[in-house]
Amino acid sequence: MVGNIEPRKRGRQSRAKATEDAIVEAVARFLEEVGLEPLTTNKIAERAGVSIGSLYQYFPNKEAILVALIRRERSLLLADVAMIADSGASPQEKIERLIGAGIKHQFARPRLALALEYVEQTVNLGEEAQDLERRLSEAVSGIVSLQFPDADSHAPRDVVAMAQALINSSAMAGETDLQALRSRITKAVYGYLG
Amino acid sequence: MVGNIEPRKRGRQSRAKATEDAIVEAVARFLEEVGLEPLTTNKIAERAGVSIGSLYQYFPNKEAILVALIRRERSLLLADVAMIADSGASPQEKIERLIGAGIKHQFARPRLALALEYVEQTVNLGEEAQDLERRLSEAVSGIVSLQFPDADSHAPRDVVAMAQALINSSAMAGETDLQALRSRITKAVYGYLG
Amino acid sequence: MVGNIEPRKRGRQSRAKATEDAIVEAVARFLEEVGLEPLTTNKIAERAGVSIGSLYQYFPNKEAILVALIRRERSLLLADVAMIADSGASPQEKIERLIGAGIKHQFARPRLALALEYVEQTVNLGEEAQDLERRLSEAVSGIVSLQFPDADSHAPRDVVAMAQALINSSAMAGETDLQALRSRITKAVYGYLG
Amino acid sequence: MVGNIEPRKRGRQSRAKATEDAIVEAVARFLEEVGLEPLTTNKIAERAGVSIGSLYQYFPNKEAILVALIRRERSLLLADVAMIADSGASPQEKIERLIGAGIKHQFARPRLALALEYVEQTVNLGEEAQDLERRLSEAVSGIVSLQFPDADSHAPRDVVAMAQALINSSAMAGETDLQALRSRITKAVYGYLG
DNA sequence: AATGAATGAGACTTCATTCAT
DNA sequence: TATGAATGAAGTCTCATTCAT
Repeated sequence: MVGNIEPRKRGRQSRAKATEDAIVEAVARFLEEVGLEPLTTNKIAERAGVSIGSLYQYFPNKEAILVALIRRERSLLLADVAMIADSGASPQEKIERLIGAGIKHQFARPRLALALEYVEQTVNLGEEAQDLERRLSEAVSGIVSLQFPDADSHAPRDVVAMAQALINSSAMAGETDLQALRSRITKAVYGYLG
Repeated sequence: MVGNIEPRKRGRQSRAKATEDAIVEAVARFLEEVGLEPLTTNKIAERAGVSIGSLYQYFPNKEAILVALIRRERSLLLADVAMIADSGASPQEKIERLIGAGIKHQFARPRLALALEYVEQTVNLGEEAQDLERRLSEAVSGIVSLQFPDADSHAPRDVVAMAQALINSSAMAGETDLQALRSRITKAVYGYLG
Repeated sequence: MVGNIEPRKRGRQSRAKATEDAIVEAVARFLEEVGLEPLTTNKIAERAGVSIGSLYQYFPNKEAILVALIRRERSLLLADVAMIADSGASPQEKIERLIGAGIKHQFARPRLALALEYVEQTVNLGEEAQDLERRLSEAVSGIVSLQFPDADSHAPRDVVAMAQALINSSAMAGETDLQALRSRITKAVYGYLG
Repeated sequence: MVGNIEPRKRGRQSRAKATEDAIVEAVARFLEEVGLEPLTTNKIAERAGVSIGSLYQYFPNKEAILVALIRRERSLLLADVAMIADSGASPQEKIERLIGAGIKHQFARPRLALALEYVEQTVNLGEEAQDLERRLSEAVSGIVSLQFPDADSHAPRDVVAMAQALINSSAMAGETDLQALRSRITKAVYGYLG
């Protein structure tokens, strides 16, 4: 998997944007329902209700579609996190909301989140997605250091990794009690940071 | 990838066992050095110093080789964990040693550990590997409940997930200070459990 | 590549003619700068500043565009040749001018000339282009037989082939001294005919 | 068309060599009977009586097969030319034999020769084929300069181009009288050189 | 048992052409 | 009449697996 990654048509028309979205969403559903390995461009096109030729008019290759999906998911999460960071809430309140945002995001489509976690390591993310990643991690760092200014430098990364792992394992085990999950994560995070 | 999963030759002949091991180890090295996606049976055979025909005399298909590798890795970890569980150490001491075992295991070949984490979700593990998984989780549960008898029922799974996540993210970030890592994990685990 | 070959609009409307010319010239430039293999109808349209839909309103298929280009080039050459034939010059003078016309024509756009040489063999030329070819070869035959009435019947074809080959190989080798080339061709032609 | 060009298996077994030859000869026949544009790797494999997979075990891509064919044809010609150069014949005799070799070679499979002429310009020939080309042109230069030490520096290239063009145009026109062709070429060559 | 040449389904991708707007 | 999004047949190439030796 190498090569160009940028979408081919910058959404000039809303129709084009709709098709692009349909393709990305088709991949999301496929990853949720089937998995990464059986994902083929022909199946993506079929699910998106688009011909294979159209698909390649919007994306230069399979990898680029996955990157677009990652970008979409990261943007959604970043929007929530940024809003939390910019809110007037107390540091502690911000951390709690951050945990909530993580749960909401990963629990919405747990199998998708899991699949993308692997894809992110495999794929060349490209400028834009890497930038999202960076901004996300900066936002988290900012929030953590408000409440725990003396925390270990690894703390933000550790906290994110832990929370992700707990949410994943919970979601995969089929849990549904999000309040219980939230309180376990909170305990772990404060235990680690405090 | 479906179908039979058991190695074809279970003979005690050491020659056969050596070849089987060579094949499994070839996969391990390939996953470490290159990755999952470019892994092909022909490359495995080449690395193992075996013809592709021979490879298929030892394993019925590609998946079976991956499962054998998972089994090998799990067995190694289980041996350590069982020894800890059966030792006369104090509950607290056991937990600390458990963390140490996890670090040792995952840090020995971090990229391999990461790749297998994904493979385990993708692949049909088969009787034997699932059994190892079960025994591993029981051993951990046993140790945790010694020290924290009232812990949440999700606690053992959560603790394992957290520790794995912290080790992974540390290893992937290229950290080398294992003592520092150990103390961060300990804080997180006790914070969560305590 | 089969089927209809005539341009679709033969109207005298200058707008239409201008578009048609733009398309044909776009192909010429592409063949010169890039080559035959990467030539696609979409790239032609883009270079011509025309939508792909419009392109297909002027030409029924890709082949027809190439044929139109061949026709254009042949017409240009034929005009020169006819003028030479109809001039009052001496037979020898006519032959010399013929060589000059060949050099001028092929050296103007050598890579284009070379590419079209191949295309002419590949493509169904159609009535009109075949007719041009015929008139061209008749004109050359006429001129040759003035000076060498007893020449071999293959002579005109041979002379054209030789001259083309010498010009091509010279142009492709990057020569720029057209006088030197002209005298080599003259020697070859008279050597052959004399 | 880019990338590796070397055959994948250096003829260890004679069976392997036979398969490689079958593939190359299949391309030769296809070029003669059908042409370059409709040439596909699947059709090559079919004609060679080999699966598409096998074809790609012998050659890394389509281009490499064409290069192998060029190499084969060039080697055959070079062998003849080298033998002439090394013979004890008189300079004039050598030139005549050279013309004979060219006719024999190009007339044996005229459509193939023509197709390869185009392919040679399109394709990355690679070390070995370029080397053959070089040795061929040196051998011809050597022979020409024996008889005409003061000839123009372009003479050898021009002579080859002329002879090729005359043979081609003759063969394509369906001539069969090789003696007549030979004498026309001889006249042209000596006319040019003398 | 071992070898490695052979197989062929199927993946990714291109591009001439059509058609709704 | 112009546009350009959409189409899908077909091409190149890979790789898990089989089989003749």
